[in-house]
Amino acid sequence: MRKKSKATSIDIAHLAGVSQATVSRVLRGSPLVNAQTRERVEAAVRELNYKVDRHASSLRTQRAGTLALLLFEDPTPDDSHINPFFLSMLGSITRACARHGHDLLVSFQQLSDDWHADYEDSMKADGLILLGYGDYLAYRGKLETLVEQGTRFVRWGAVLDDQPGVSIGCDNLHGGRLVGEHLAGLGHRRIAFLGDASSHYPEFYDRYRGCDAALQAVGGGMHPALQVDAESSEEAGFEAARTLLARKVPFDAVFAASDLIAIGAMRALTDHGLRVPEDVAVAGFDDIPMARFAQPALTTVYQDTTRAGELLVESLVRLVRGEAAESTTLPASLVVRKSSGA
Amino acid sequence: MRKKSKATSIDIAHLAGVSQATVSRVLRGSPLVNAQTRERVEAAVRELNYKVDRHASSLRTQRAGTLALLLFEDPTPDDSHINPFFLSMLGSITRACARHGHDLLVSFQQLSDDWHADYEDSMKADGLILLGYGDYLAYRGKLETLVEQGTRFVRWGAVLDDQPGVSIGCDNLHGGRLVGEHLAGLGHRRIAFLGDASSHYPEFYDRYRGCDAALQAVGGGMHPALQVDAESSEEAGFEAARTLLARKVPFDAVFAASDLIAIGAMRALTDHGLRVPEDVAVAGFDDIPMARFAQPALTTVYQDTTRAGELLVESLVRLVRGEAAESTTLPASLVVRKSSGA
DNA sequence: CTGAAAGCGCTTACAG
DNA sequence: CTGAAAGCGCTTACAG
Repeated sequence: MRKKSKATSIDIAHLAGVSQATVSRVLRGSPLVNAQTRERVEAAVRELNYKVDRHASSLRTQRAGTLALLLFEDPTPDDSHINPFFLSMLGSITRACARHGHDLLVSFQQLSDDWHADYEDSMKADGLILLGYGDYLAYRGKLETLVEQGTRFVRWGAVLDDQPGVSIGCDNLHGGRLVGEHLAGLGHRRIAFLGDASSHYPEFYDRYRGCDAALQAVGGGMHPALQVDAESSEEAGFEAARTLLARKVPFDAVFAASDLIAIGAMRALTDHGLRVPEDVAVAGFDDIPMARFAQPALTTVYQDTTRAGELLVESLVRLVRGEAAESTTLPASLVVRKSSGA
Repeated sequence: MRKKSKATSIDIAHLAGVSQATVSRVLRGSPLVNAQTRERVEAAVRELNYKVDRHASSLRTQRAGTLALLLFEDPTPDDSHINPFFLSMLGSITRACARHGHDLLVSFQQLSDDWHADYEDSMKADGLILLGYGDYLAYRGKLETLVEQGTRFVRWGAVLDDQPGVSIGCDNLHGGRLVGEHLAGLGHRRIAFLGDASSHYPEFYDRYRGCDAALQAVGGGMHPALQVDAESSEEAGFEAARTLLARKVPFDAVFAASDLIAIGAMRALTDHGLRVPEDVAVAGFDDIPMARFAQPALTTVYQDTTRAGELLVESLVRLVRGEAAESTTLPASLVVRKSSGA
């Protein structure tokens, strides 16, 4: 099927009996145009179902009207499984983009990819939204390159003092503290932590330190023998819990750095004959949709993804306009469910 | 921060000592270029970190190199909740696009929106991928408009005989039959169906009819008094199950048209004092990630989203190139878990 | 194999 | 308030 060739602004000009320049003025909303002229042009636009050609417009204005969302994961996960937390971020970012009148390009990247290059340099997007956990130290250098090149970007992640660029993140320290206080309040003192707890993973590390602070307040603290590294996946959580059990160091609660880790860990604990929460209390982080349906329902920390998406887009749009934008930390709140035994 | 102006093909031409046309030839992979010339140009490209301007290129070639994914939902759901099944489709479509060298624009639309207009007409995308359930009869007209206008599109959904355009869908009839056979094999004869069962929702209707066929094979059939409409959401499933219970018509199993409906329904059944699967067997459809974690784990039908995404993209790319593409039905397979009591 | 030139469809300073 | 014209950065037929 051959489609009939699209109408151009010249066709509209002919039909409305004005110059092509005037058509363009009307479509750009210029205030210079006479009201009656405007109406004639608008009628012609409707009649021919005309739409401004995006490429011609962008080539001329040097604005793409598009933002790119780069979701990176490292190492490569199973093809179909994206962290559900990021999927809900994706949802809110998509909606926020629509509200701000921008289109959204979505791409999955490996942390190892040359992702700074493609989108802005080829003018496909006016700015980049970076989403994904990974070794922070490994990609900090990339962020610096982006800043050097003048690329406009915002990222979801920990807000650190010497951060290159703009970050929007959750108050992981406070979130961790809420979990620590909650578990400590239930009498737990030996809290295991499943997830990396180093400056390579600042989000997880803050959650760890927040929990530690809560325990210190009651005369305790986190115990290194009760910490096991894990990336954010169910499999990693399952393995981490098994590693923990194999150490035979007693613990009465598990704080998983993410819900996915928590869900995997609960499976390992149950397999091992432990009851949650009777024998071990468990808490996660993120409040992904699955958390409510976990068995038992998972106590976790909620992050406002709708607000986060809105802030990411808003900040990026501001940067694109040449305005300043600041890193922001969003509040975290505790969601108590059965897994912690409260 | 002001970024230094981007290199253009003219800068590369100067640096490599060739004409701008030759630079373009090299970047388009033209076979006409001398090997040494090619190398000099490529060196210059690397040195200046040059990227072809997408808008200039697309304006000239009339090709966007971009596909648009329109995810529509009707009526408007809660801001953050997209059907997890579509999210996993989104994941596989994104990866498939990358494999095919296309960018992907993502947008959420209301079924009522004028979604056919925007993307292709403004040249933002070469073709459309349509994803979403909704009243089929209500948007069939839109599909016809798309065909008339020569818009290239593929959609995820039931493959019907007189379908406008290309569809990729799951074998819902067979999927429903698998569920019916499974439940019938467990001795159930009074199977309630939660979800619309009319030509407005062909996917759901096929699942219903497949189940009916399985029951007919053992001398039974679906009972209209045991069917309750529900859109695909947990809330709708909860309400539908309550409506069903209120009818006081006996049933021994529930086949929910989607996992989300099944999860909501199980909550209503449990609230009502019924045990799943001891008192009522439950099965869903989709095998969303949550299904494994539902309480009890949900028996359901798996659809291969990775393959579906690949096929959608592949078919659309074919249409964009002016080649033919055919509608395809993908196999469905039963995933037995605890909720059916097998 | 390479270069000069036209043109894709807009936007916007310039002139009136 | 409106029009004529230049130019955004490419691609590709045409000529050599």
